[in-house]
Amino acid sequence: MTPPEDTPSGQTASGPAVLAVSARPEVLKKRADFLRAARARYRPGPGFVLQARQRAPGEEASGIRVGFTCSKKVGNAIARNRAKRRLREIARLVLPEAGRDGWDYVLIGRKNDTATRDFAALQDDLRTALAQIHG
RNA sequence: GCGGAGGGCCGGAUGGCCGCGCGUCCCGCAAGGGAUGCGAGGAAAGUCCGGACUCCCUGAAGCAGCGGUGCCGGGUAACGCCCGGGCGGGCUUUGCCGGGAAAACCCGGCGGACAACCCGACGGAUAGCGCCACAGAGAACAGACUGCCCCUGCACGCAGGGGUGAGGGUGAAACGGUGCGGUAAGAGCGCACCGCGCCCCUGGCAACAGGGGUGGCACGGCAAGCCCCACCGGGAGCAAUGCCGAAUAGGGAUCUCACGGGGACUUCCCCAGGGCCGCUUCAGCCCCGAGAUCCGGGUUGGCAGCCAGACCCGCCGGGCAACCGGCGGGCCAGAGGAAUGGUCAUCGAACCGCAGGUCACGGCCUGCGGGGAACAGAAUCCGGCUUACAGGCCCUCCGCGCAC
RNA sequence: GACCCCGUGGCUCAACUGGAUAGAGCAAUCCCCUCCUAAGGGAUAGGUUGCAGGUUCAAGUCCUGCCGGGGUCG
Repeated sequence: MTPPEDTPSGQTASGPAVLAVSARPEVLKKRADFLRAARARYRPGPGFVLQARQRAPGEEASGIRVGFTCSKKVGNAIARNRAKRRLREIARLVLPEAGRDGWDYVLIGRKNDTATRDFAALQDDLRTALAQIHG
């Protein structure tokens, strides 16, 4: 049923560059990475806030890295988890196609909008926000 | 059927597509890939109790101290939890007295009965200490402001002496309560009922209950004030702790206390002294080392702890019950910047609107449309408690009515 | 996650061993003084003592449960 051209396993290694980009984005875990991203580029959107930076030379050069932040302002643990999961999902769907190699991204949840905004709109938000933050 | 009360269970469903974590199996040298199974809660929450499990402290006994618990019996690994019982209170009903009202009835005091059910930090106030403001004469070995009664005196309304503690007033509380008798006035002064203390008998494992006798009231409240009695408890906590790897070091400086006597071959023994639990006693261990302070080095990371257990389900047996025992079956989250999801479709409870029907007017029934699920997310694990929670289902008990 | 502490007007603090009107300073409002302002003087208002129960005759104080805020530990 799925079109044969985008088989995810990249049968017989059609190109090494494709493999590097389509690999799953690494998750940011260190506090220092979050702080560096916050000091770089910043773009608020209707469902979330996007922060991004291009990694400096000396750090790991290839791969997309992404982190998620939902503070207590978002709500209780249920609301925070739900917001984080939706952010993770749009990152998984959008970043391999629209993200840039060698960049770090941080998605920050909003109080009610992240959990309730239409899912397709949320994906479009990320695409336009990425386009603007790169330029 | 109507009314009242208590308890238990569940707490959105199905499917498609795309994902995440862990286990097992297969393929692969490896990176990785494939298949398959499982994957949040009744509270996962608050962190309020109790344990398991680790590390720390020389052990035991006693004492002291600190903290906790508190009717009795049982359950349990344990508990401040649970079950059963007792007692007290509530709810309900009723008698007497006083007050209000035309009456039904209402309020206050004293007493009796009381189904289910609800509430109770429910040991001790004659072990001791302390406190009880204001008001009031008097607030805890009683005492006497106004009164009441008797006697004496006289300038006839007061003074003095005595009796009394019933009435008034104050207060949260006034040294048994209510009623009758009694008296100069009164009073447990006498009597009945109730309360209280002491003694005896009966029932009960016990808390306690019932009965009889006796006293004539001597015993106010507060222990969620100190305290007494009984019982329990060492301290810290999985960010505990252990291992691996990396790095650094097997440190340095200063100060203090000890290095005693005898035998012997320096190793050993004896004596004395010192040290090790808050104290004492006993035992043990240590004394060519010990202790204190400061400086220097490290704290990114991996693994274990970390999921088979006071576990879950069914049947049988014991017990009023909590619960216990036996047999059979099952495997039921293990993340770690933290997985357990995202999205779509169908169905859908509460609730809202409209129309119709019915009516003892509060509602109920039917149809159509809208609507789209409460509180809430494991973090070492169990047993409880507490708190939050839309709605639904089931069971039990009591009273009344109807039928049999 | 585990453990610990705190909570009184807008702010900073009091209130003894439970005892009756919860007090003081700053800030606020009004008035006086001054040509005006500041300073000074006078007056006024402002409090469910974080919330809810309980013990007691009586609770800011004692006890229990919630709520909110802060801190420590690798």
